[in-house]
Amino acid sequence: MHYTTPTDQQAYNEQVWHLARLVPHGKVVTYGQIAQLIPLPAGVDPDEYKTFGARWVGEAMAACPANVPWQRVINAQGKISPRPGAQTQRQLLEAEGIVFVKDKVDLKVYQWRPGQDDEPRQAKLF
DNA sequence: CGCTTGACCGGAA
DNA sequence: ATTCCGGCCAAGC
Repeated sequence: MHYTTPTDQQAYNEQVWHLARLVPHGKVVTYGQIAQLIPLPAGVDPDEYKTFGARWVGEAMAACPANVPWQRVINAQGKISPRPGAQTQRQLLEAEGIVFVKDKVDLKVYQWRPGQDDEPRQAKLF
């Protein structure tokens, strides 16, 4: 709802949540990665999307429905974005076997790569 | 009516 | 490694 927003925020959020649901247990994705996986929304300037896409994803996650593994979405530094509830998020991830070192995870090990680590081979993301 | 504040990110200091 | 800052909008005080 803040900063610049997608033309059709509802549709955009749906895509964010859809992708989040594809992330396997024990893996994580970054806000920027999700933004990158979503096709450039119509009418949005590519540069603007590149700059603000990740924040749009953050906004979508703030309004995330219950059936989404929201804990698997973290920031580009491999850390959990600070906010009330961050502790819970960390516990959920550790329960999935993810190890934190200095409050961050090793993205080279835990970052999800579409079509590579996910169980059912996803031919298409959408 | 101003001023603050966001589930972000990459580059600069 | 850490902290700061620009990018730039709108709801809530």
